[in-house]
Amino acid sequence: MGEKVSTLGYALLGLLARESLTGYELTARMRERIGFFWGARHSQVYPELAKLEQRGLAEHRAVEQEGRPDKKVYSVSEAGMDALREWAGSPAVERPTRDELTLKAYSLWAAEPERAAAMFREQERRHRERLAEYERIRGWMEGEWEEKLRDPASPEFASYAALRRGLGYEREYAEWCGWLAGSIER
Amino acid sequence: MGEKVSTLGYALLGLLARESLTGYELTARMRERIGFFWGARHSQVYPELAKLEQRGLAEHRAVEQEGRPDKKVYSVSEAGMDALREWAGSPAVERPTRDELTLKAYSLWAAEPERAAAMFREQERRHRERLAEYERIRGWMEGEWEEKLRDPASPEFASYAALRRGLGYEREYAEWCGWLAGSIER
DNA sequence: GAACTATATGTAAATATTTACATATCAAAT
DNA sequence: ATTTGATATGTAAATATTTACATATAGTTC
Repeated sequence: MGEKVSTLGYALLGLLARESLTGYELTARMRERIGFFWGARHSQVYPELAKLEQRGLAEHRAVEQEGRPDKKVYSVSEAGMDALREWAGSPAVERPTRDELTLKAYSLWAAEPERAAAMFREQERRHRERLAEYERIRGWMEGEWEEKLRDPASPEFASYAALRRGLGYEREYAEWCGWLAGSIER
Repeated sequence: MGEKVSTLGYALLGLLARESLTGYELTARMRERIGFFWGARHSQVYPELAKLEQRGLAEHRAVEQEGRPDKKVYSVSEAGMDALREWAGSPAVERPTRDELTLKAYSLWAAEPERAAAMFREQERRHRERLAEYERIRGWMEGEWEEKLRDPASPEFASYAALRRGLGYEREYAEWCGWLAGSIER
């Protein structure tokens, strides 16, 4: 019972605190909503949901469906909300950032320049693509949620805050890729 | 034999390709040199070195010491250099970025505002601290390596490129923390 | 008609990572 | 004198994560 909840557990609670979802939907939402700063496959989500329920932090009700498999809709319990509140306000454990591309950059001198340049250009393209998508979402949020974004205690502001992190991250990443590719090409 | 080398394996090869090191030193170098984009404990490093050696990508020679335990100095083999070269030039596998702090931001609305603001201020301080350290190293590199940095095929340029990524990452992260803390405090 | 995609939930096996256990010496600080 | 930190190398156990296996229905595309 005293077992610690994993970060993935809090990620799921955070999504469930906004809307009740099935494991299948959670897997998709995770990719869509918090994909750039957390991710998990369904094979990790289902067991984690079972654990949360065992600890009384989440609960589910079975929903029968026709033409489709039956589903289990999960929601956060009061104890789950308390745990989320506590976790959200306590300092984050420092874990090493793992970024394979920067690791490749560190061994750039060993690689063929043409291939390396092409690789960083391709990565730049991907990050600019995501950046553009995030900018689009930002525009939508700032228009649609104008009022709500003034309240830092609203879920909408929290979504906006997370998006701004993604925005800055992708912008910086794309610029670095571009600078590096350019340096190799020259 | 055909077993795939892990990303950690390439991280170690990348460090060993620059200088021969013991497992102990590798663990420390990883923290010092590539700490912001990869990390591992010694308990992961020693078995990984054994694997690299088994596959013929690295080799070691035993060095006897007085007053201190004997050590094993590892270096990259020719096959290891080939593997590193190939890996460094091939596209990085997309893995989800995992960032617990941004995850907390997404559930900010559930937390106590005062605690949350303090937490993000503290994180801002940490990132600014690292940023200052990286700026210091940048200054040193640009002074000391002026010539070498003009050659993108030099190990020095690769180190500089990785550092610039850390610089941008920390700057962006600190700014975001500051913006968020400010928004909550207001 | 067959392949593919979406919905829906699981388990099994393999890898990767962290935390804890284990041992040994020397130097420096308290 | 004793504790702490640095050097040095490992193993064991617990967690976390990815990849593969497993099943079932309906609609869409080729």
